[in-house]
Amino acid sequence: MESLVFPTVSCAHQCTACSVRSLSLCAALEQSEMRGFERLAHQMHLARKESLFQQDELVSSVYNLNEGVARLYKLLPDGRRQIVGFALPGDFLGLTPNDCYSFSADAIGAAVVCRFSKTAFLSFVESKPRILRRMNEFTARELSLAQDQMLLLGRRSAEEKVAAFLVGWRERTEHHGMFSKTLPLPMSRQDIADFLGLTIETVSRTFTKLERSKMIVIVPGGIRLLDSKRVEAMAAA
Amino acid sequence: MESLVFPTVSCAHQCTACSVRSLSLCAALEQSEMRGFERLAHQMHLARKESLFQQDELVSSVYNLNEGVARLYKLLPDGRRQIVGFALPGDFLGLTPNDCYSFSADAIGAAVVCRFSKTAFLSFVESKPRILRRMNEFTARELSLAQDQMLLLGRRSAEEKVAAFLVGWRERTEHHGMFSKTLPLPMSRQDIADFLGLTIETVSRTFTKLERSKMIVIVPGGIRLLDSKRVEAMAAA
DNA sequence: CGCCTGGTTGACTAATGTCAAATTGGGTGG
DNA sequence: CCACCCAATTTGACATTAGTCAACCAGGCG
Repeated sequence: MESLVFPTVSCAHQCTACSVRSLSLCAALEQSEMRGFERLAHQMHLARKESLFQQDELVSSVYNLNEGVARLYKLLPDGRRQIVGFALPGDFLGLTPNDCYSFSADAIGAAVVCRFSKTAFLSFVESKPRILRRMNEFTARELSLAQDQMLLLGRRSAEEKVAAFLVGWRERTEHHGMFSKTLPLPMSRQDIADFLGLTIETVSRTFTKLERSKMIVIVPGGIRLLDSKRVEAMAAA
Repeated sequence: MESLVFPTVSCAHQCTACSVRSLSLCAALEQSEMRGFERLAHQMHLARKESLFQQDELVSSVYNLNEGVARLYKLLPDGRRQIVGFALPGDFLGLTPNDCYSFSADAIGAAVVCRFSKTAFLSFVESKPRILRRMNEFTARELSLAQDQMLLLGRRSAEEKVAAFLVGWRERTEHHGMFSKTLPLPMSRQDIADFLGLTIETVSRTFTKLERSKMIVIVPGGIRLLDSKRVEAMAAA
């Protein structure tokens, strides 16, 4: 558990001061549009493991992740879980083609989001081509990641999956400056397993194997990449 | 092989007469926009197995599929293949967030597409919110399908994969009126295997098993669903 | 008529999952 | 500050699923 639990508050927010604006949808906002948009945004603090929304719930809100990491996942009726992605600051969540969320989302650690009413958001962007194009870019990038993941899930071995995960996660976190010499892994082994279509035991064994072959060192809360070249090679393109 | 091989021709096309307009991106076109759009479109006929574009090629064109079924796939350097989707008439192909196609596409049987120069297409839609919104819907639907497929690839057994594939394919083909009592399967067993992350042998065995348990009948070019209820149950939601 | 491709079947193997126990490490309360 | 406790992780022994390799079969086309 965490010592600090943020209460879920809802308050106005200054877009001009936003640290992830350049990474977000909002980067497509004109100066003149900013004020109107700002009025729609409600900042919320989430505690570790707190849920943003759940699969099959009616979509009422959409979210921009400002801080923290979120886990996006689907559940089968019998409880099997597939994580479809990890969201990082700047990612936009909750827009679906349907009326219901098609996956659940919750905060891995403490997180901060901007919440928007779906209808208010949609009518705001409705006639703004700049934002619509940026939304397209975002969705297309998500789609591309999803297709990479399909290749991983369908055709890679356990070792390749883990190696590819480490490489991909490093790439994403690098863009966020949250990577020095040790790669932080805020998600649990179970999360990694559910992302890679493996069991927790296989993930654990594979980590140990990579460590024994001197490619990584396992440290609390993450790993150190000793030989990224070899890890990349193991990821099999 | 096929007796008739359509040469790859390029010619103007009448959107007003287009049979898949209502299913396509183009349904978002205003009357007034139609003429301009029409001038950008070049209709092409593709033969069985003919390629539309290939992974890592520079994106020059984007396509609207008018007739036929296309196979969209990624390859690993060692030849392992993952089919990321089957495209049906009305689907829009080739828009990526990058400069290169992120997967290859080719026609499974004979097919007809409208080809657009990427740059011409982008500048045409650039400032047309109706079309941009429809593009968003299309990409979001693709993404949702991809996420369903991630759940399938990562967490379902071989039987569940095949059952889910049959149910999903039936749903999609029903919308296109190409489904009577027998469900057509224009793709090969290898294609199905590469879509489901299985081997061709496992797919074949699973089909036989479903047939022996009286859920389906295997017929040339497709299957008959005898007991869709049971197949749906086997798909595990 | 027979070849060739795609599909099916069988016997065996390897990879990954399952179940259970041991270990680690961080957080909490004494 | 230290010791304990709990959850997360690791490890081991064994089971199961799906993959591999190889042979066989069937239908369509020349």
